[in-house]
Amino acid sequence: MAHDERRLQVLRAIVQDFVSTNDPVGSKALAERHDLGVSPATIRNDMAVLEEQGYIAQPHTSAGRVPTDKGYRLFVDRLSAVKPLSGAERKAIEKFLDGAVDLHDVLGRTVRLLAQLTRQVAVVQYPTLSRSAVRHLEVVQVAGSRLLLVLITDTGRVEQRVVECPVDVDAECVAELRALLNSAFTGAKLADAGGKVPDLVDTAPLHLRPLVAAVSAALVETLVEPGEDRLVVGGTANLTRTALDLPGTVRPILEALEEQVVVLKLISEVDTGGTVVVRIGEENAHEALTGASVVSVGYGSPDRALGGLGIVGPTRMDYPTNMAAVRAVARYVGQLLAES
Amino acid sequence: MAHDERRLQVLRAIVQDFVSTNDPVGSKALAERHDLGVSPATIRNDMAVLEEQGYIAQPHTSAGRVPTDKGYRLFVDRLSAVKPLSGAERKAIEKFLDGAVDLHDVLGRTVRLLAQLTRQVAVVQYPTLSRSAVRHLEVVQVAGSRLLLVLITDTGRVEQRVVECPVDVDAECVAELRALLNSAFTGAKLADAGGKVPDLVDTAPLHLRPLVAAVSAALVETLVEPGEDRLVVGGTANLTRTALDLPGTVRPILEALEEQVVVLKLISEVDTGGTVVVRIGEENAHEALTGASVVSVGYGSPDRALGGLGIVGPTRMDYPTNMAAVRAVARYVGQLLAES
DNA sequence: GGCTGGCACTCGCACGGGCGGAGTGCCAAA
DNA sequence: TTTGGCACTCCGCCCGTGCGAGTGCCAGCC
Repeated sequence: MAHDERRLQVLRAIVQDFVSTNDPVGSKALAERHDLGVSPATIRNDMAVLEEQGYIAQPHTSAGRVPTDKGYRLFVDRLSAVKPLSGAERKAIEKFLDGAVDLHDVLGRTVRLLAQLTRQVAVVQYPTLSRSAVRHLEVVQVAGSRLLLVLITDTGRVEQRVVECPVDVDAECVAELRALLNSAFTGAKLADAGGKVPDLVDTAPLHLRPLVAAVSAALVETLVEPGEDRLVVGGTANLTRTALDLPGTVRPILEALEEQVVVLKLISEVDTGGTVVVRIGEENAHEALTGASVVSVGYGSPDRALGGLGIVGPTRMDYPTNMAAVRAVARYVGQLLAES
Repeated sequence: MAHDERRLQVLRAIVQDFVSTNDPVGSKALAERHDLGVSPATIRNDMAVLEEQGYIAQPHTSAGRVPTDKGYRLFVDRLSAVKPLSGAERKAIEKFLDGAVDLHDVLGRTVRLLAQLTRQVAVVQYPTLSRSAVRHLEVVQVAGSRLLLVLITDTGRVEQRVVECPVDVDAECVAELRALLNSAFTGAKLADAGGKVPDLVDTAPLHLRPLVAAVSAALVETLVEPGEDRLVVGGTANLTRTALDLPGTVRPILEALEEQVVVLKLISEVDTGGTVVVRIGEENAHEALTGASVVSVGYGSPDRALGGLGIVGPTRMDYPTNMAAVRAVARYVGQLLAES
């Protein structure tokens, strides 16, 4: 029916107006600002239906209407065209990210860029270890029985770990150990590392076995340990810009970011290649993020997911623009890291 | 004079009451809560003097008094006894920090601990590179002419950097290069590294010279580059607890933290060995931190400063307790890092 | 049947006056 | 120099009012 179509237009208009003004929007204002070709009265009827269906709500009787989570959902799924970035923005992305000297730097720039572009809180996950491969393993002696194991992945990520050995070791042993580890692990996916350990221990020269066992164990441990997935957060100041809404909404979000639960969300959705995922309000499992939306996407080259990145902001955000920004940044970062 | 003495008592009482209640404090309440042995009227006279001297102020006529920055300063300098930590707190520190597996982990735990202990925003600086010594240098080939230089310091800090070489290199060259670099730099203070470079280049085998030059340049560059000093921030959620005061005070602080100007403050004060430094309100150079106080201290072993750590909070904070916490944590972290 | 204009109704909010209370400053007396 | 008393000031709160925005409904129109 033509009516359904128009009702959706109305919903779209409501979302757009509300996002830009932050005021509940009424029928009259709608009729004025958008040429829907019908009178306020008609819009009122449509709004009544939309409210009944749960897409919009009024904060209190005789105020304008506000989109519900369900309303935003429909908007994102069916009513919004992804807004292409301006040329200037593309340039800015490029300019901002080029010239990064290492992984830390890349991710730091990324998070700042994303925060600036979307004016929201940005979150970038380090490339997951389990999806990475070993580029090099380094063993450095710290003290008699204490070794420092340094893992360098093909994504440029560097992890370190102190290993306590059962016995004292000398420099020669360290060298042997290093060679052994590298020949065994270099090039291997870290996800497969666990499987290789027993074999490696068995075939190692007898005097090295305890060492190999201890170091390998440490290596595997870094993988499974919670917190193996590091996170960079930026743009938290943007939360306050938003938070005129309800005081007391900033707190839980900051807490959630610090506890890094957001990253779990990101990870669990990253497998989808290149599709931007939007979680709106109540759709977020964690209750601290009720009232917030998360826009996230995986980054990496097409054949190889590396990690996730995204933004966190109020449900009342400019989805089309932000989704475009998140996607564009992810693409660029993916390329950049694939090169190195 | 006995009067001066009592006036200071009054100031102390005002600070204490105001910190705990967040309400301007009046003469009557003071007389009740602290046994100063005089009547409210007398206290009023003292308060008039204190106000004239600039130690306290009234938000508006006929409200109670509030300490000024100058008042807090006097309180911190002369009126507060450092409050020793409870046994439970000491235990907590120990428990919290033990079991850290690497530097990243140590500093992450430290910042959480400090934030939790003081209920303020905590800031921890990575051990400065320039004060560290080289434990090991690793060179890994990434592509034909592209090398990854990994620096491991004696504080456990690991830095990486991609180096573009003027020419393609083979595996053998890389091995030679690595040996050369390590024999030259291992054990050396990074601050001295710059001076060693020319000599190293001159004495290197001819075919390695361009490589050595490029890599050394990259190494030196990591030192001088702004941002060589990394920062961990935690407990930002605590800002909101405080911010009932004035909305609009949170924003600039978050921004300052992200721009890492705070770290500059920390660094510039770290040289003093073990003394806790307090910057109150306007004393902070950066205008975003007007209205906030910074409590900071250097950490490291007695003979060797490593970096700084501290907290940022409202001027209205519990200085004695927080100073004690900052100091205790710094001591413990210093020990911990000295060991490894 | 759906759209439109008109109209009465409902609230929230901003404005303003009145009140109470906390706190001060000053003064005179001990 | 301290103290109790007292008048004064001013903030914050409560409440009543008026206004305006927005709605829902209804009767008429296309």
